[in-house]
Amino acid sequence: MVGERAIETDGPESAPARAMRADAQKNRQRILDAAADVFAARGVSVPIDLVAERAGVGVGTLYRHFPTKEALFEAIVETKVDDLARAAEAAIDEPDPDPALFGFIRQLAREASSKQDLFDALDSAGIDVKSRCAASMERMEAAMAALLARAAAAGAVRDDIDANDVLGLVVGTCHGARRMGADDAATERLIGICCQGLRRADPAP
Amino acid sequence: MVGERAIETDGPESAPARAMRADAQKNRQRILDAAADVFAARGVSVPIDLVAERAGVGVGTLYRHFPTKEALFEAIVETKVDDLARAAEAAIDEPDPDPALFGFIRQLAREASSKQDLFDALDSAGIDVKSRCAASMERMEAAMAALLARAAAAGAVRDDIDANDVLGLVVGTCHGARRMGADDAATERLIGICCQGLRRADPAP
DNA sequence: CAACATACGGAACGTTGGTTCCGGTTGTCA
DNA sequence: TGACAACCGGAACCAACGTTCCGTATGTTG
Repeated sequence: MVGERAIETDGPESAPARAMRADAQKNRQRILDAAADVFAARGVSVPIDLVAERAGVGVGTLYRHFPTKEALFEAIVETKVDDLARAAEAAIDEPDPDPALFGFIRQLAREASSKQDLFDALDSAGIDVKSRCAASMERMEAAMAALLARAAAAGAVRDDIDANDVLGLVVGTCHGARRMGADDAATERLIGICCQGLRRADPAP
Repeated sequence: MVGERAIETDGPESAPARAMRADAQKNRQRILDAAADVFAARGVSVPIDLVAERAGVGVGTLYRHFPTKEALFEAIVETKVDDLARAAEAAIDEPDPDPALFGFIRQLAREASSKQDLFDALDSAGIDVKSRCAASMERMEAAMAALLARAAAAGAVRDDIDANDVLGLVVGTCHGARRMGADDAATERLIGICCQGLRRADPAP
């Protein structure tokens, strides 16, 4: 009997002795926001001083919150992927399997496109998003798998594909579109092509 | 009369006054090969010393051939894209429009996959492949456009797509597949989905 | 084979950028 | 409100990396 389950990975009862001071919390959030912006706009190789400046804090403050630049990456990634996972789970509640799946795919594409600069910047630097936040990532995959299974059962999509396929296809396509200088409309067109490819070759009976 | 033309900013007749010394030529090639390998394996941010070491030359030698790290990128990109352009042009000679297009798409995908690490590494660093070697890139786009036009005329593919769409789709999908840790088989499956998406929704009459 | 230009290697330089340190500031709690 | 701990800012430190420089080696030409 453990009494209190060891919540977090680092150390049992790692509940901080005390809550962060109010200004510290505010600064932490400011840094995260600023970092997301700056990394997206100028790549992850920007001097960290710029992030601090943008956040309106000194570098010292930044390092108090995130012991290293990498830790900052990690924190950002975690947030974003978690958002996506939540969205995927929400889609499962939709009654009709077909629009549930394809609606979410389009939403995922939009989201991925708008955050593309950030994701690109991150994995540019060798930050492996997938392994960095395995937990959120798995939630998203599970949700996507559920959406797929329902849609396949209803005869809406091929049954020889898995969640990973779809994720790779959508994310990759957004990346490719951007790389070719496509605008939002063109990107949406490409996603449409992907969706058509995902549907059953011969319509359900 | 200038007698000897002022070297060349690479204007017309850029034939160098003299051929490179034999060992210099060999070294130049070695550097290119080593750079492609190293950049692919460890990203473009590797110290340039590593490239030199791998090539078996000193940094000084490297800088003699490529005045800057960026110039080295450029040289590599140019080579690779040129290869692809040549392949695309070759595909035009195939008699049957359908296999000509889809065969090339698959070839492009294979090629893109095997060189993926390199391309990723390059555009990670903000090296815009497309603008860097506009010439080769345009040749490839033109060839792809030709393939598409023929295929569309034969009713094999949708007619609301252009060469850029296809390039973005294929390149992006390869990227996405790799990102999701897909193996070659999975990648090919994704490309298959793309191809299906590119075909006419309702088969030709 | 001699003489010269070309090419080579790698130590040294300057800059850039991540990280640390510490004197001053500010929230928080009694 | 006073005292203490947590927090802040930014100058300074240090390692990494691109680039330059120059003495030495080697292909080439006559």
